[in-house]
Amino acid sequence: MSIVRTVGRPKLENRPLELLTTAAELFARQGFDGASIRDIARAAKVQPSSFYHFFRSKEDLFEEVYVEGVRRIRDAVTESIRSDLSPWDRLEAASTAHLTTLLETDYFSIVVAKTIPNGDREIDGRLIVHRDNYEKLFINLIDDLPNTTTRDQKYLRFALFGALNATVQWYRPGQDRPEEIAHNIVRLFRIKLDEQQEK
Amino acid sequence: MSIVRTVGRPKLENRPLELLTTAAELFARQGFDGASIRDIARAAKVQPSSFYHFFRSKEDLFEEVYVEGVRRIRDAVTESIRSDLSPWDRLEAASTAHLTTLLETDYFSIVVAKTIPNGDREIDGRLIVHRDNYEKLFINLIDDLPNTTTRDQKYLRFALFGALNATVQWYRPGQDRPEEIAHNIVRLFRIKLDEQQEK
Amino acid sequence: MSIVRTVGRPKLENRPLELLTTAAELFARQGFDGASIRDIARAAKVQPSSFYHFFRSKEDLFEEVYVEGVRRIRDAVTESIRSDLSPWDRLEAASTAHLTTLLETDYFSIVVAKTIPNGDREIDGRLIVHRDNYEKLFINLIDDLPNTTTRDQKYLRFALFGALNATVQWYRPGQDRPEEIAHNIVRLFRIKLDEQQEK
Amino acid sequence: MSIVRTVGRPKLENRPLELLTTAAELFARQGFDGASIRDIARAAKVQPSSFYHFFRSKEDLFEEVYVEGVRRIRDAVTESIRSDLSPWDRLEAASTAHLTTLLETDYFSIVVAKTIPNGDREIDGRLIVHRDNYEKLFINLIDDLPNTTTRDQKYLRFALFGALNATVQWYRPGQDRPEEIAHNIVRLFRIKLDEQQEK
DNA sequence: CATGAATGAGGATTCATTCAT
DNA sequence: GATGAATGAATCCTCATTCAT
Repeated sequence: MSIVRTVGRPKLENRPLELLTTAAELFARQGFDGASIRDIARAAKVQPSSFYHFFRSKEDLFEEVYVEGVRRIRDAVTESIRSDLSPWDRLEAASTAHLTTLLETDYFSIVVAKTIPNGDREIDGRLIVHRDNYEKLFINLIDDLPNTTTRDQKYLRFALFGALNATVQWYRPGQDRPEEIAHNIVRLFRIKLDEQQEK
Repeated sequence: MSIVRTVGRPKLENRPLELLTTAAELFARQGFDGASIRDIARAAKVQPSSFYHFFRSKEDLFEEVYVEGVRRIRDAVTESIRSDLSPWDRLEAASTAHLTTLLETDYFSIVVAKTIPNGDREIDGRLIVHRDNYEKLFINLIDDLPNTTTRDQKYLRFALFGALNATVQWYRPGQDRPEEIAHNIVRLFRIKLDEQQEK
Repeated sequence: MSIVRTVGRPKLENRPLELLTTAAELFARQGFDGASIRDIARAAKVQPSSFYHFFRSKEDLFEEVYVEGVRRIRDAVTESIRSDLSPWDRLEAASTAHLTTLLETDYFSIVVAKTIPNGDREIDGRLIVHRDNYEKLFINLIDDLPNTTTRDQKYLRFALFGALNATVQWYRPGQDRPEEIAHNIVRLFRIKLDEQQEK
Repeated sequence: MSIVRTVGRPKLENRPLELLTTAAELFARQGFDGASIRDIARAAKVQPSSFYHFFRSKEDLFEEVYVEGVRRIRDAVTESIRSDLSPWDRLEAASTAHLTTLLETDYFSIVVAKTIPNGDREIDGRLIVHRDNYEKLFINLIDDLPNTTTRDQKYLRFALFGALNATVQWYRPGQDRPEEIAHNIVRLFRIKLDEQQEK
């Protein structure tokens, strides 16, 4: 899993990862509007003015955090997909990877799960592209499920994503572990559609 | 279910309903931090100072919008519950009411669906009380489902709410209607647990 | 001691004395700028708009409080002056009356003691006239003191007023009573100038 | 005694002294509530927002002005105390220093003389500490006076401070000079208690 | 690289006051 | 008399951002 994308920008290797990490945490907890550059700079122990050496704007920073969040989830999910598993097991493995990243890794992915780009902001279009890019992975996995109609697939996708991402609202460490949660959520859909084929 | 009820609700009848309605829309689209009192006042065509004749603070306004949103969803769901239906049909009827309110009536309920109180703000505690109060309705409906374990119920609740509320992120008017969406989402869970008893 | 001046304004008899009394207290504690019409109206349990039935403006109100404060002190001092006393005893009696009004009666007089009209505000000129009008009483008493030069009198006046009015800064009920304080303060000056004649 | 000392006082040396000086003047003339940040910034020819680079809040600014005022008076008084003088002459010298600072140097000390911390505000406690710290100097000088009782000392202290600080209300440049005023005020008390010993 | 200084716009909120009812 | 509604100006303060050093 890469740390920070380094293409197209000078000196990205040195760019304080801490700034991104700190921003991720604050954006995850307080949202884009609720977290100020001052807050982030203070938490990262730099001056707000120094911030502009690394990011052109607050929106830029947010987009980088978001992109990194998508990448981390995508990398985890990609890694989890093994062709020797059944389609449903692949979907469960992917869901487990998605949830584990969301709930146990860091704040980058939480920003992704909590952010709802609605097109009102100029940045939203770009965020949606990133997110859609990732969701294709799941769409493919769902398309592989046996005995499912297009309609099944469409709603399964929306429902599964809704259910998985909503975990960030109620998950508390120490209770069910992410893989248990993923297993149980997928199970809710799996047997139904699995059994259906036998009818 | 009326759009706005002014009977028996003293808090609403004398206050510029437009202020609440406008606030609901802006909060729904831009979130608490993204919508300013200036924005809301401008959209409602009053001076920002006039706003303070009706609401003590921005948080107060938000809470009123949220409470009204919860009330509208709750009223719709309560009305939809008919004892002559089977447990699963009751759950689907409730889900349809929930979704119809969310997607077809107004912005109050969308504020509820999009707001994730996480305890960081002082207001969050109160919001959670309102929301939990409503969610009990669904918990009861889910408890009534035949042949479900406690674990089934727990995950069904989280997954169903996640799936239903996530619709505000992808729903576009003109495509599937709310009742179709609700039907299809509940169907994903329904058959599975229904069939299970026959195993 | 009159309650509220009733000349020149209609319906003054009914004008809520409580508004004046409340204003006196808030002006005494928080100053003109620190006490708002809202504060005063709230404490007096009327609406801010009702306030304007009785006073043309905040400055008007302040002036009335100030004038009433001056009157209360002046009335008390006037009453205390008895021609059968020696000049020094008369001055002490007047000082006692002044201090008793300041420290034991109400907030009107405290506004007078704490307000320092410096001419920056349009209202200041009028306040100074009221105050000077009262201070003439003391000037006369001091002029009557035996064996004092004009310079003595001038500084005695400034020092005595300074010392007396400063009591509002340190006086705490339950310790020395106002007449004791007045006696001790006057004593500081009295013996010196009294004795001097014997030299 | 220099007007502004920038050596050894880190808090002053880097900050726009003009901001402090301007604030001192406006606070002296209009009080804490009467002088707005806008006013001060405008008079100092900076934007109100620039102000917040140097001071965290209006209260902070006021406290700094107050502390600086106390320091200037204290420095002047400390410098004036010479052990080769008689106790009464020391007190007069201190009074002269106090008055000269108050009336001839700048506005910092006037803020101290005009501000009456009464405990209603959160800042008052700190102001009182600063003031008390300074007043100890005078208490010591008064304690050294021969043939004075504790009661004499207590009232002399209150009366002397009251008389000295009240000068800011009536002093006009061009008439009596501060040292004359101090001399005359102390003289009012001095002979009395001095003479007493001969009785 | 880093940052202290600066800023215009905007944040929520309060101000004294007016006026129709 | 009384007041609820309204307002424009002002309150303190924070915003994201720029720039000279």
